[in-house]
Amino acid sequence: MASRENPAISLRKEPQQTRSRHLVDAVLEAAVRILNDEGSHAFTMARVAEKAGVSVGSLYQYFPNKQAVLFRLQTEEWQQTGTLIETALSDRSKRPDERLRVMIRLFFRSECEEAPFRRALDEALPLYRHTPEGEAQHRRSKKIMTDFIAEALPHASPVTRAFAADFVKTTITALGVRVSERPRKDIDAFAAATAEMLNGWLKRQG
Amino acid sequence: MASRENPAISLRKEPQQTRSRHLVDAVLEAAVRILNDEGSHAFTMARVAEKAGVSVGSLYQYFPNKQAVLFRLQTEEWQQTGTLIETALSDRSKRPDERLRVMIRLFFRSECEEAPFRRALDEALPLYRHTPEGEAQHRRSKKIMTDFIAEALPHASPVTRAFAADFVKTTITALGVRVSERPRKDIDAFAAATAEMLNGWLKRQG
Amino acid sequence: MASRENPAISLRKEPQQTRSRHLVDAVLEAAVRILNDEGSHAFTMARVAEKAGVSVGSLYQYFPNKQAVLFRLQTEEWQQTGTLIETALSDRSKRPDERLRVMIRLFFRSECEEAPFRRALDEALPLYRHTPEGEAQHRRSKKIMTDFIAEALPHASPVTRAFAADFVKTTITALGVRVSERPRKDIDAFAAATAEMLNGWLKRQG
Amino acid sequence: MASRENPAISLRKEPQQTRSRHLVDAVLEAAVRILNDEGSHAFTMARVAEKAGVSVGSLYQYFPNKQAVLFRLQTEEWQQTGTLIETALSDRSKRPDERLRVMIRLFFRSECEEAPFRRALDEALPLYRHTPEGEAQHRRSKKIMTDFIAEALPHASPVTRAFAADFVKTTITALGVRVSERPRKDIDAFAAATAEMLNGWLKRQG
DNA sequence: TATGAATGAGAGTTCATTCAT
DNA sequence: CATGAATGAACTCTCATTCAT
Repeated sequence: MASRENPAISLRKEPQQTRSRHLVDAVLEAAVRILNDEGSHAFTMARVAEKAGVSVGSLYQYFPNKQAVLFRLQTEEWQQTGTLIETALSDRSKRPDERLRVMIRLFFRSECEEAPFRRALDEALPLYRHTPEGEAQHRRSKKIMTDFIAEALPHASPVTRAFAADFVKTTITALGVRVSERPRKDIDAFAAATAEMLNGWLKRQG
Repeated sequence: MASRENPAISLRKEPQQTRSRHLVDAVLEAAVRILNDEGSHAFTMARVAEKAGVSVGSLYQYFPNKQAVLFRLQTEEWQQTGTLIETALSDRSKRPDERLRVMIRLFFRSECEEAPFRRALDEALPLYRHTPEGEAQHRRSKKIMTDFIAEALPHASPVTRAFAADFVKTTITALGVRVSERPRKDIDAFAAATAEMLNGWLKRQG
Repeated sequence: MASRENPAISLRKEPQQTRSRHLVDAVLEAAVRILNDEGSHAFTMARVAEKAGVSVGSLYQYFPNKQAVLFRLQTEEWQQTGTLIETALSDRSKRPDERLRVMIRLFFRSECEEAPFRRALDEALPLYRHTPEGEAQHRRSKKIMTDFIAEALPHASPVTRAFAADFVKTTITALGVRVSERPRKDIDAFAAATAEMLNGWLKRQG
Repeated sequence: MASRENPAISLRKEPQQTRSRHLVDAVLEAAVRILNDEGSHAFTMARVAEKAGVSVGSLYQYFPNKQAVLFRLQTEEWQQTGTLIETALSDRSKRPDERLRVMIRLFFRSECEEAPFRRALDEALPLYRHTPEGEAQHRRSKKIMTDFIAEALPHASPVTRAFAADFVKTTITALGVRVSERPRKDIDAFAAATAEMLNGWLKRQG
């Protein structure tokens, strides 16, 4: 739906046919593998095409430029992570502090898996920060957190809640990136500590 | 002194003479200004040389390659920030929680000033993460934090202390980066919240 | 009929069926519109096919290559202009100088309308200057002019006549191109001046 | 002097040193030879660099882009031709009609020598038609012709003179291009005819 | 030692043309 | 016959690095 508004970054054509979808998938998979295995400096269109087993021309048939490939990777990751967070935080069968704990653990683990290409993605991020898709994702995650805070701090003022939502999200995101660059074994301990720390802080805001 | 172990990144020659030091300073200053004013994509050796008022040849006389310039920038910044943190955290005239509060505020502000070239530096970071200078800096900041935690958590076990030091440092660092990418006006509020959050968490570890 | 001699440029198959003719027409029309509206750099086979509402494959079924499309455009234009000139110059109800005047005015106006794709056509012109169709057109226009000169200079020697025909044609053609690149409002004045100049010169040759 | 106003087309650096001038000369000479011998489609930066015996990088050190090379060629040619015309037309020791005759002969011959790369130059012309250098050249040639017409038509009104200058210049230029694409042997005859034709026309304007 | 001209590998991107479906 | 996805050679331009002067 955004192809009109942002042709410079969205897909060139929607791959509805099977073959096309395979190509796009192959490209994205190749892109991930290159980012993981060879680093962001090896992420060239020629290398992506080669690794995906397609020609450069085909690559450009579906992605208008290099940023678009990274953009697609980012978008897919945003959607996955967004869903993950939403599911964890809106599970009304648990108390808010427990939900936050679960969410943080899942999020940190998810971040770990994406760590290798995080950097490359971040380099390209300024380019699509202000795209419709980027804005949509931003609004979505903001709403999820705002709703959660409303439940966690039912008696707090709107200003307090707004700040808390912002702060909690920022803290989790920031630590997620950091934790993903560390040894895997530390992750769950860090997740637990982060949850404990944030839950403690939240309690004092309430 | 590290030139043997890592000739690819350390200075080609120690500039002991006045002229050489001037040159190195001019280069670093130019590098900072380019990163700040023109962005990392403008950070080319030719541009740095030009802005520093030296020839490309001279640039290469003191920096073996482009990464080395970024490396020097990083190192200098590490030292400044390290000193800042050390000063704030070891001020025995204040209670630990107050020291942490001050240190976080100073650190966040410092991070803000360096935000523009943070990204460029980070891109080059993997290249010198495991250099002697990098390790030295790492040990230094670790010790500062460990000493601080020893004072903040006098009764905790060594394992708890070690984890706390790691966690507190990671949290502050991670949030520092994030905060530096946000509007300036939020900074002190975030610093206060971060300090409050960490102090609360530390209290519960004690 | 020319497909043997110059298979690289003539039509791949004579489109005798209605459908085929429609396709060829659609392609040529699209080509003209692209050249006019988007400029010669937008004249790609993909764009032509798209604008013509046919597939690239179909395009290549009737035109062996890109030059062939331009060739057809040129040919069609030659025929139109040739007819125009012939009609104007062979109108025995008027004196030769009046015929020339009329012909030049019509020709300049016609050139103006084709100005936009003149350049693109000219780029491809060397490729088909020596094709049968090109030669045929050349002979045709030569004959028209020769006949006209025979009437305008009834007492001149064959050599004089031949040179005059060549010179008059060259002058008109050359000025036509130039005039078509100028503001429209100048055209008729230039046409009048050109006619006056050539009629004066012709009179002196007689 | 135009390097500030139009950095996209003028020389990147003024080649004051001997070596640099040699390089620029070698490039321009290579460019001419390619245009002459291999046609405009062979005019690629790589080919130019190769033929000039320099690297692509060096080429781009002196010419910011491909157009700039063509621009330089055009400029040099403009200057030569401009001087030629000026000299011929302002020679007060001859009558105007004789001067025009001489000038046209010289101009046609000169055009012949440049014919091969005329096309390539013309293709790039739109790109620098409105550059300072282009405008300057245009003003210069306009003035030369205006001055000449003032002498040739001393009693004519300013409007008549202005039109005459425009028309004469257009006719000569247009025919020059056309003539340069024809067999060499025709040139002088065409020059004589053109001069005769224009002198006749001018006499009638006076 | 200082200079900056020269290098050239390599990047992103386009587009005429083919051919499996 | 029609399609349009796939191809890949070719193009312009950049920039880290070297080396003759």
